[in-house]
Amino acid sequence: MPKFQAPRGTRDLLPPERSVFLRLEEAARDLATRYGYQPIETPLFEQTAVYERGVGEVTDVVEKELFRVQAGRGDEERERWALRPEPTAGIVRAYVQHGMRTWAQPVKLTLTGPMFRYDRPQAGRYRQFWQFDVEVIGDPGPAVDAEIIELATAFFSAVGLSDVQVHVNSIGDGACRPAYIAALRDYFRAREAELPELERTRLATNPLRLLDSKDERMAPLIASAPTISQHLCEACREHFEGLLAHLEALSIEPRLAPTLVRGLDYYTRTAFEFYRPGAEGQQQALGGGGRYDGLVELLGGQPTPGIGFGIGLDRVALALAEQSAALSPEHWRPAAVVVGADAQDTVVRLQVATELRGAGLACWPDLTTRRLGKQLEGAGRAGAHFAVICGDELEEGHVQLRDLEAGTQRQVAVTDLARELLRAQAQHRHGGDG
RNA sequence: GUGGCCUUAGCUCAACCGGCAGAGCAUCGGAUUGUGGCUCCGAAGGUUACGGGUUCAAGCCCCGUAGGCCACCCCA
Repeated sequence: MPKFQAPRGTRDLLPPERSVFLRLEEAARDLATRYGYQPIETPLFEQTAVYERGVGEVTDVVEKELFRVQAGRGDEERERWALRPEPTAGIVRAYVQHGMRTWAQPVKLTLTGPMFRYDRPQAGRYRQFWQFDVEVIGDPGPAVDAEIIELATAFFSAVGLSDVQVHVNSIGDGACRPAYIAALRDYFRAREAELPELERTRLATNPLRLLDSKDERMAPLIASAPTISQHLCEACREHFEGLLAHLEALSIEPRLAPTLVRGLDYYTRTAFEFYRPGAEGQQQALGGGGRYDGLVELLGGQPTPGIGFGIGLDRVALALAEQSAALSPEHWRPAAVVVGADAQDTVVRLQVATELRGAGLACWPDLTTRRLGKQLEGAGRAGAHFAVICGDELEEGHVQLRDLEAGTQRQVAVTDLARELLRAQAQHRHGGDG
């Protein structure tokens, strides 16, 4: 075992896997741009209070998973920060700080980057993980709720996960949720004797969580528990029906999930999560999001509605690997590798390769001083289409152009080399793509 | 934060009852001093995760720590 390892719950993204991530990020950027979302980046850490206030002080994310950092010279200067456990609170903080309410509304933003939670690591669960995030601030919906869900499904199919299903629910708002929670509490209190120990303590702290329980003994109790849909106020009910109508118009068939609740306090009304059929465990959500109509105000802004989602790129990559890589990372292949007959003469190789790159070609020189056979072996292994062999004929202005795939070779004037390679590259593309 | 299983070369794994730490793949070199893929030969690669204990002797037994996986919890 090496002396130093990546910290617990983190990992290195090595070349093949890193390119999968880059392609996911590229797909995310393309989609978000086409849908009219502007890229934003916020600091990787915020004042702890931003999360305590925004995410909620009694949520697990803040209570036990916050990655706290402290820095500063003296005790007085020392500040309390936390690495971002999710992107929304920071983005909303930026919205308020920079007066984005004076921008054209709604403000549509996207961010892709690492998030941090100090949780016990497990497969698909890391202390540093990547999210593709999208937020719309200033539109009360419900049409935009449907649009954003459609955007997420478009992302999943764009990267090769065609069977992802969205689970939706409405969790009400300040007008109706309190009454529902009270009804739920009453229901479970009346059956407290039947509750497992853990669930009994939950009943006191957060009754909504009982609906999430995977304890088998809870299943029948949950099945006959009052549902939020029966308790939605008129405004929330209309909003939810509006969402469903818009989804139907987009041919998206959501799975209604009356027990879906979210772990962060800021959510109101629309809540949704994405799963693949057969992988619907709690730790297997590919993404999730919802509406947060009270958050901007909580963070010191004017009352402003908002909605967004986050997609876990680590889990998407995992899912892709499981279905044997629709996104198998295409290796970067050079058009040519420049090799030399004189093992010691790295000067000409570097010169020739630099000229070819100047002409726009993807190529590199073999700069080792190993013999020609080894250099060619390396070129072949790198997947190069051609090897440019620099030898004695260079004195007459020629090199050998070897087609590594065909095993053929011919002499070419150095002055024609770039043109020849570019033409071959273009032909190869057309032939290869068909 | 709680519990279970696990950790030997870069990777996948051997090593009898406690008795010289090994193989395949990968890497590098040679056969081939100007021609890749195949083949053959060779080299390098280890504080057996780390620290302690028991023993004549520990990869193996005991204790602790770190890390991994799984379940709980929770989210992405």
